[in-house]
Amino acid sequence: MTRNKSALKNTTNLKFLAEHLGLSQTTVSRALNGFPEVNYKTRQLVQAAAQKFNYQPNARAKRLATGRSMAIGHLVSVSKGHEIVNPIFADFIAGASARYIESGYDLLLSLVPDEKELSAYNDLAARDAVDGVIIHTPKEDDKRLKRLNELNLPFVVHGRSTKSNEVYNWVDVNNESAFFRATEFLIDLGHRSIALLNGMADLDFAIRRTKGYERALSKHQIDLVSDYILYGEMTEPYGYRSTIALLDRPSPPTAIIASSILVANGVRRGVEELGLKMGRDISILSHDDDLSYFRDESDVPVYSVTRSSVREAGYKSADLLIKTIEDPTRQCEGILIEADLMVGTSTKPAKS
Amino acid sequence: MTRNKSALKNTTNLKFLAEHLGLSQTTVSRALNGFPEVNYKTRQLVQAAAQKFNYQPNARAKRLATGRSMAIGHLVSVSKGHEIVNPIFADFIAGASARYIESGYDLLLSLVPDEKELSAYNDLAARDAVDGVIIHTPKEDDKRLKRLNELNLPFVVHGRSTKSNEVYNWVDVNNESAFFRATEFLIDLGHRSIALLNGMADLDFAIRRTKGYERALSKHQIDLVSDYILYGEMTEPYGYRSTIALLDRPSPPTAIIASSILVANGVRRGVEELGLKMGRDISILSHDDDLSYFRDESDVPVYSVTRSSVREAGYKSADLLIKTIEDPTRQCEGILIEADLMVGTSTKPAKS
DNA sequence: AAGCAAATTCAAAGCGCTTTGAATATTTTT
DNA sequence: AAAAATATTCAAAGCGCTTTGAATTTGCTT
Repeated sequence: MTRNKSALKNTTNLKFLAEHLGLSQTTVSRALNGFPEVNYKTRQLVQAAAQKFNYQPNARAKRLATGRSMAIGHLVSVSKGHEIVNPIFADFIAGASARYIESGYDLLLSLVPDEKELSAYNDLAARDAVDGVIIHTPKEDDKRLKRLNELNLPFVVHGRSTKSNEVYNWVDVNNESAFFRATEFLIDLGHRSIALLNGMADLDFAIRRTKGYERALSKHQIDLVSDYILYGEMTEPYGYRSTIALLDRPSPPTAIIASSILVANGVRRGVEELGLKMGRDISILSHDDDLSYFRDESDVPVYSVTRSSVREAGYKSADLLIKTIEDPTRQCEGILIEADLMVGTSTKPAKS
Repeated sequence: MTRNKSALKNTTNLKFLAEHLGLSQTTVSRALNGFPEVNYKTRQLVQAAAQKFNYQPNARAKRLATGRSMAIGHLVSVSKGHEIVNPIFADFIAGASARYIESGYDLLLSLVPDEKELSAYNDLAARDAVDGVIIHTPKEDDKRLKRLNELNLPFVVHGRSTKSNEVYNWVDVNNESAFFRATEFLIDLGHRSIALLNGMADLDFAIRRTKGYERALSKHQIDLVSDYILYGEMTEPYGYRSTIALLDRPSPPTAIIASSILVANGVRRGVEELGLKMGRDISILSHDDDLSYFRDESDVPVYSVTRSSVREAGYKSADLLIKTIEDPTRQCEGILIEADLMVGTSTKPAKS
């Protein structure tokens, strides 16, 4: 029976190694996998030979034999005509990947069209291609959670799904508290007209951020001006456009809170284009995911921010998922990360 | 013999389906895989049953049986204390992923520490975990190419490795031509002092960009001022810092070419912080990878750019790799993508 | 030195598919 | 209607591991 070429590619397999050593495959396998019943000397010999031949168990065979895929899926849904890959995602992935490597998991990345998202999880489960998945950017009532629980596929949500009735693992920044503190900080500086450039309105984190913002206003008896809250894809142009529009109003805000450092960049562009100076003429505060590519390296930070490393969230999410996979009896857990409030030069007291 | 739980997770397997239909596993398998010798009616029945039970062949078993991993590896090396995930990478991946999905490949992503990079490829090959890999951001003489050829692992380079002697597949933007045109465009506008904010000096694309820049100067008999060429990680702060430094010189440049739109953002910040106006006081031209998160949506584009979609490069790279994997006798190929030169408001004639 | 327990090692089965080579059913030809 | 040709189906082997349950070896007791 001839097999195809790629099957023959690597001839340093267990059988070869066992024959070379005059041992059974069982013993060689156990020696390499750290089973205690293997004689010390035997193990030494086996390990030496494995090293010499650069033997690594064939991943495909190992996966079939163990019934584990040793892979974690990350599905990113891309809307039609709107295919956007969040740069925040890149940092999250970096954190998660670091954790996967520690435990020998592979990271499977897949971009699926919006409308196929749910069925993509079905397929993943039916093919049995991953041991678990991470859910990105959940909605307030995210249907993926229910589906995954039905499929009995372990998962961790990066964020939360407040209105979902499912039981699930999650890792989230305390968005409500962060935006409450941010807003109160601006209020304490004397600002009374504060705009919020939020993310997309159906996302759970955006709703929590609004809640924190509103709670701070309410605490200080400031009337909520509903059209000071804007929702949109968190891009630089969104920050720019919104700022131009906001400052063109009869009573423009004296402070703007941006939901991401990318948006803040756009805000600054708008502010400067109008001949204003950030800090002096208008205060800007942003949430900062501590993205590697936008890290503020200056001695005195430019932006005042609520900061929380999205990379760290990635690492923790991966860690929680691996624990769940390796102990299926484990209770679900939620990990809440507090953001730091860091003051830069972009916020100043309101002019009186 | 009891197997572990996850092995039992999905009971809708080939055996079940075959028994349910009263057919052999062989026939069911062939029916689903489109073999011609299956009776039309039989195939109909099999397909209907497969649909009904949401049967998908177990990926692990299929991979072992076929000797194919149906996965493509993307290794990203992260330097110590400098762990940076390029946002350009996110868009490239999006393009590649789209192509993988068409052919049923999975995308395996792995972030490895710099010093383990070469051995990571060895491991991947020894474990036989992927059918091919994509090489990102190659150096001028990249040692990975030789290694992969030795390992006989199909690969495609995103970019080129000019000084390498290896034969390899690649997909690259014509960086030299793009930066030649960009530079000449500025020269035609009357600029004589043009700075270049390039990427890291050891990267192949950076070297090609310098070459294009120098060729344009030389063609127009403009003396090369070597310290007008800067190299660095293409971040926003890099653009900012460099701009501040450049404009602080006794004879500052009248135009700046940025290697990425992120850098250009930093340049603009620097320019504006110094009270200057982009376009009027200093011209800025950038290379633009057409990143989804930084797309310029305005009617009149802000930046003058050399534009080339990195997402498209991802798609083409994936396509070339799949072709190579599926036809091992295929000759190596290079795909050169020309960038467009698009004029925005950031470039104006030099003041005379 | 026989007898027993503990330490090692092993042959074989199984993971869920694909593929081979043979067997059976159907159709066509004489 | 039998023989030959074709179409269809099948049982079993194999992919390269892990794991089971048994066999063998070694070490201790008495």
